Amino acid sequence: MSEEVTGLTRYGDDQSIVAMKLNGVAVDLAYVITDTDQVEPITAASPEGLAIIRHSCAHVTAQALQAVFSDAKLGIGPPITDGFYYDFRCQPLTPDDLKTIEKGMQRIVKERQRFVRRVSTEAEACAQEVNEPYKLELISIKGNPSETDGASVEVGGSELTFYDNVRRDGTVAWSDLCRGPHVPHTGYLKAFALTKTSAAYWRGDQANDALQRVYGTAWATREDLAEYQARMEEAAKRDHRKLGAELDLFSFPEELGPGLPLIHPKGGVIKRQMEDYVRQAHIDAGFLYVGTPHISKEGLFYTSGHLPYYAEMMFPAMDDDGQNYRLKAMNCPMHNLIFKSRGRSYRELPLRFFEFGAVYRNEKSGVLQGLTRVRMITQDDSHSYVMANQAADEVRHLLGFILKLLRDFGLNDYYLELSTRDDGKKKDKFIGSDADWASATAVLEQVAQETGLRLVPDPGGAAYYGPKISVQAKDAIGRTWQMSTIQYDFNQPERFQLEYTAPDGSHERPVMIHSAKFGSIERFLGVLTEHYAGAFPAWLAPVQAVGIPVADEFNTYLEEIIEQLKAEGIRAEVDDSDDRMQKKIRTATKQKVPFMLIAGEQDRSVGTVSFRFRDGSQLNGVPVADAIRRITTTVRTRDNADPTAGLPET
RNA sequence: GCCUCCGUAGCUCAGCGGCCAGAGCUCUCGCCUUGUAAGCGAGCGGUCGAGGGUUCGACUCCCUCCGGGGGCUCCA
Repeated sequence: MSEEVTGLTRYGDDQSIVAMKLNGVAVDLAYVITDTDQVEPITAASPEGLAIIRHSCAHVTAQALQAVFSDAKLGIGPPITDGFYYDFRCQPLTPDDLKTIEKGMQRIVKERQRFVRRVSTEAEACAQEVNEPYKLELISIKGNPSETDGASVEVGGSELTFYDNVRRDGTVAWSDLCRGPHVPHTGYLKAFALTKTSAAYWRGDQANDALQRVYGTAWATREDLAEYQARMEEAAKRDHRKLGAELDLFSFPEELGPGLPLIHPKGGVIKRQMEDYVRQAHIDAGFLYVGTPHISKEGLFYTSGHLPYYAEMMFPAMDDDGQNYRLKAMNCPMHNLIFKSRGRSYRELPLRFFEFGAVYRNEKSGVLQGLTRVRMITQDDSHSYVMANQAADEVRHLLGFILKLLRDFGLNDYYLELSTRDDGKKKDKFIGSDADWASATAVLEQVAQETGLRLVPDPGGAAYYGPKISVQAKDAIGRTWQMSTIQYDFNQPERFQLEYTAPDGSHERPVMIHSAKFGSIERFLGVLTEHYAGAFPAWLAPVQAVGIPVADEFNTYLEEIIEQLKAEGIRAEVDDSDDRMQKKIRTATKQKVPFMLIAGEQDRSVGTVSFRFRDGSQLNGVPVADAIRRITTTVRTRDNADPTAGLPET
């Protein structure tokens, strides 16, 4: 492997990659030279190494695609999580096309084409890319590519560079404008696959050309690739839309309309557990339970400022004899009216309102997705009205509340995001003074940092009325979902002229803290379904225990046991269908019922049951009282156990 | 909203320019009663997503719309 490049070759100023061997020390990918001239090995399995492999794969994909479709124009090809993509302007690609391109990639890998860096002048570069309009555009924006649109991968360095793919006979097979770095030669690309095609806009802007995006995955070893593919299969099995139908939790009938789910009785059990939990938790935490209508005169949303800022998101107005009404897309304006309904004293603050508010958002059809992106959202929505000097404590209190809730529901993989105003071009999307934004952001940032959790900045992601902390939780497919949020709002109290009387008799304006703990009951239910792969912990399971008689004559024996469980508040039933015992076990297992109690003559004669779990393990001859105690204890302690343990194979 | 792929029974899927469109599961009824993942039989169920076109003839080919999957963009 080291025959072609042995020395230390320094490329450029910030991306110094050399190949394989230095002073006889072998590593599996490359070295990078740091600012201090230290030489550090990059291994193929490291994040940097994988990015280099993936980006190199993107080049190989482009070379292979242009070999098939010679008129395809190149966009950009950056590495991404688990892989890479490359954008092209060309005809739509079929799965067969991808196979053909993959074969071409294998050929290029076999040729062991070297990646050779070549510094270019702008004039030379333009001459070379005369047939590549997007590359010409990149050359013209050299020096200030946006970090968010991926263009920096191609032209982000201080010099304009090309990477030539050079065959062993010295001829150049292909060439691409690129910042680098790359692997020494294509033979280092050992484990990759093209996964899907999609469409994307040039530089992420709808106003630009629509390009074909080819996605691929690439890894250091074939084993890593196989593991990734297995993970994707497991993720597909966990898809909440599939499990929702299989477990009879919820459905999306066409007659209702897109993004409008029906929660079935079994899904309703989980929903109710969530609601009961969060209602009681709010009451315990000093919140006052309130209720508000689903529609309102339109003017309310102009007062709040949601119109016109959120007009696109709200359903069109309903005209009632010249008076426009709107379905609400948020609850805060109505809570503000409750605050305003009488004079408020500083003694009442923090004043906290909470409700399950159903809000309606006219999401664009293309963004809807199962329960995780719907058009009616049930928010566990709260608003805390506080004095400015109470704000930090209130945010701390809310964040602690949220993190406990997530842990109680078994979600442990999450991080915080701090969404702030974008001080750049989109500044007009936000209202309020610079000073207010700065102090509000400082409060949130400080409290977020106190948690010690990873805090990711999200400039431009704030609500128009103030910054927010959101908790991002990961689902089984690795998507991160925005769930709980805490938003700091100094604008709506102003717009609604909210006031309280201070100790000295003056009228002061409160600060308002918006917060949703689950965020959306629907989305949280979807994410929970995937998190547990449908095998909900016993305290959430729609059916917690099933009695399975070996034959009909033991129905009565099991019914007595099940009645005792019901008396303890357990959701339990006897399967008294005409099916065989084996079929009943299969059914209960597929329905992911946590506990099965099986009994025949052997058990009845001595007052025991077979105690079977959904993972197939079981305890025989368990005294009835012990079985009941074990079930009630597990349910009452809200034991979440390991969500991945004991999943049935089929 | 945009790009792309898809749409046959409640679910998973066969099928073909030409007789009354099939299977398994589910559901209903009947029979059977067996100790750890599918007992047997019968029945119900589809203007093949909708509309239009091509054709002697369309579930099959073409167009439009609706719905869904995957992305882009956006968001709880």
